[in-house]
Amino acid sequence: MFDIERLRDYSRDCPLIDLFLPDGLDRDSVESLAAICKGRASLETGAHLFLQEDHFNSLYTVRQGALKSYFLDKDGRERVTGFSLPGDLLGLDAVYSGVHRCSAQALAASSLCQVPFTKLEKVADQVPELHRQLVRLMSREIADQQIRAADHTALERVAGFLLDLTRRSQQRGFPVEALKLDMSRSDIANYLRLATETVSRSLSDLQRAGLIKIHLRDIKIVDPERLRISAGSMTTAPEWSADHARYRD
Amino acid sequence: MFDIERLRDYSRDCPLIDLFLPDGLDRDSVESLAAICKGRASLETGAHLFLQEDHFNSLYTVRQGALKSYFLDKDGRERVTGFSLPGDLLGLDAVYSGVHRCSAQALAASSLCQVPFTKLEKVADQVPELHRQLVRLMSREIADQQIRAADHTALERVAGFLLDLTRRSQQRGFPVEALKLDMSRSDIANYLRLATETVSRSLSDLQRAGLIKIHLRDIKIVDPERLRISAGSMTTAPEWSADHARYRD
DNA sequence: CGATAAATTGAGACCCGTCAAAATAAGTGG
DNA sequence: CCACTTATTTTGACGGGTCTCAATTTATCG
Repeated sequence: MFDIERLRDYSRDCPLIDLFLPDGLDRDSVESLAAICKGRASLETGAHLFLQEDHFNSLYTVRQGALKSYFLDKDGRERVTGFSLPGDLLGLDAVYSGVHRCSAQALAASSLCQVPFTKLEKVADQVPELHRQLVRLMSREIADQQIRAADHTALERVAGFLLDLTRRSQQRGFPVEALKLDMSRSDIANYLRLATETVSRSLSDLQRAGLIKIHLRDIKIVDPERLRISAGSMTTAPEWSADHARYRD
Repeated sequence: MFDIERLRDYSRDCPLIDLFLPDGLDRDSVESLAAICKGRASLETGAHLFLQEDHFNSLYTVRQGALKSYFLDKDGRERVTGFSLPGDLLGLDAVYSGVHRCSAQALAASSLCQVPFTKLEKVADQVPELHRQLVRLMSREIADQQIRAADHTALERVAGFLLDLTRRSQQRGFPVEALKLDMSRSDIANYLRLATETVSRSLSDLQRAGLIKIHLRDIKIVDPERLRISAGSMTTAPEWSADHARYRD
């Protein structure tokens, strides 16, 4: 472990460092990891980072902005699979096939850090702890998806969505009071497997009940506790410290 | 690479070998992998392999039988997250937290191969290709979940479920004509986010339409093509050969 | 200011869940 | 092997949550 200030610089530069940090990489490991994160990508609103069926080369971490991931199913319908905010990692679902299973589109002017996957693998081959952390990240994504996939009412889903965004927002150190939605109602609806109108109605209901305040895409969480109750079991598990991820046989 | 017959023996002994095979491990790697797969677990119908909140020690591969995975949400309702058939790997969702996020229960007399995770990591540290394959397996699970999570009608879901079971069945070399369901209608319904009655009705509809023949838990696929049409986009992506999983920068 | 897009609100229809009951299978004990 | 019980599956009737269609309102942008 080395100069914590230097580390912060790296984190700011490429959030990937953050994702792999908890496990205490040594100076050389962080350096070699930072060395392959030199690629940058800037996207205007509406621009695509990659398209479904594209050859998979790199993972990306979001530095600024927001993106949506979606795929077109056999019937040509759009299916939003997720939203990526600063600090998030994109592209893990493409690793196994070498082909992107979904498209990634910027919802706002965004800046990303490109992580060539073959280079990441090469570094990880020499820094096993890095490989292990990658496995942990993916494990978490699998577990989270299982919770999200469960069956919930429209109100629970919308409330849960707001709470999820809030949690991710404050996890990155953003103020919590004001939540800024970068995505349209239509995208939210598609993501939550609801109709656009249902999302709008649910939001209105939450506002009428005094739990939130809506002004277009600016949302203020007025009563987090009652919002949590509205979300029911539609809330992601609490944050686990990396210290807990230790195993015995 | 070494004696193919020897390899088959290993595969029979522990399906984990199969899962990591496509990438051409050398003799020593296969040996060391096989060495940590000595643990065996036998479960009678209804017995649990592990429980939600249990400390996570090992992954498991199914040798024989069938299991269901489920968790209890905050409201105490059961949520079936998946079914594990011979060849499947269990427990990946627990890696990140070190705690099992779900319980695994045998639906039939089952035999499993235990894979202590710390040992697997140690071997993987020295055989990077193994770590890479683990990442690929998880990537595939993430991508599959995204497809499954999408919004579909009851009929599409049930038809898709039957096709998924059929595909996994024949992938393991079982005869395809007769499909044997190890799980109850209630479990299927929970897994598909439907009511038990809706699953039953959908199956009846499929039978009336002449696509399948039902006798309790024995199901015969009469018209696979029309069944595929009924499933709509509720079908998993085609099998990808490992040869495609090669990257450039 | 006018045009386009996004968001909200309303009315009606439909799919599916809930409640209820019957049919069938699987045990259980005599 | 047969009554009895219990669990599972199937089928029916009904109601409710959500979708679809449609209109209105509000914001964005030239």
